[in-house]
Amino acid sequence: MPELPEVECLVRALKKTVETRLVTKATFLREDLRYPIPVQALQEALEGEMIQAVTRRSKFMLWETKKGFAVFHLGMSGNIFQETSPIPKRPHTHAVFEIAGVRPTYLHYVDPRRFGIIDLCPRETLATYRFFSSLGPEPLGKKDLWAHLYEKSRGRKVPVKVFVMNATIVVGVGNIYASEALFRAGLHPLCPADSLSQEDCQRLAKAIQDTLAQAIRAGGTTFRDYRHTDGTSGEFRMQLAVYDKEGEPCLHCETPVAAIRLTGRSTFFCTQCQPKRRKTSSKSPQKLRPKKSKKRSKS
DNA sequence: AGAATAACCTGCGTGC
DNA sequence: TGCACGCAGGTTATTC
Repeated sequence: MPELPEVECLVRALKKTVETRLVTKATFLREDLRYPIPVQALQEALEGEMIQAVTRRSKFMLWETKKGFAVFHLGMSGNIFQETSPIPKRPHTHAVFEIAGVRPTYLHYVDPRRFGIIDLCPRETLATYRFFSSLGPEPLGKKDLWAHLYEKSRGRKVPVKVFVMNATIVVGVGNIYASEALFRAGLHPLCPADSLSQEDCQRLAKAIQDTLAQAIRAGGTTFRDYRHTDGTSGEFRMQLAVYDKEGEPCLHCETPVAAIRLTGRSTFFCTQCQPKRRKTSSKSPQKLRPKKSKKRSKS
């Protein structure tokens, strides 16, 4: 579930739940996910401590106490659910955090594939922290993102889709939003990064920022899920133009959406709106038409 | 150095 | 109904 918008929504929700509140207990049901979990150190940093702030860096969520930062990554399949009981109700619940309150809240960290990360970053080492030290800038609020993209793309032959998904270039652009942003920018996913003009980078930067901001406004998908007792995703859907729409008509020109694989990842685009070689001032898609209700049955 | 590939895991849908 | 297979929203490690 988690790309940047979903993590951002989770962070905003947890701000309300845990910020300025006390962690009374941190329970770990296993000692490793993608990496070993520093259980002792985390309990030391969290139990009996107040969460001063819940923040996000890239797709990581941080809980700050006076002792350091508890760091969470949800990997591909992770989520955090708010419960009223500490008893795990879902398979693959790996950690439970008890948050003090009139009625305590229990945050359940669940991650079936265990690609996630739970770690502790000591306060004084945040600057050199292993997971953060090589990250590119946050796309939202980055003033001249386009210039950054232009500069970083010089001499890089990789397809632009691979380029924008590279977290050392810019963080937070996952597989879904990469396809979506390229569609909005009118750029073919295979277009070599260093062939982008300044104008291309301007459209690309705006497309990335608009797409992510809009997805955040839409509430993402992940945190909505925690309301569903059965854990299914329910009706909430992101407003996607091309992702997972192979064969469906493009929202602009009705050409069937094409699908290819790029470094093992599904990639969707419109051959018409995202031509391999664009004419100099071809009009590119800027705004989406309202989405028609879609009734794909998934029985 | 940049670029491509493998690896980490479980669950689910599909096709035979 | 069962089973093999491919694929899934991410990131790092390894190899070329």
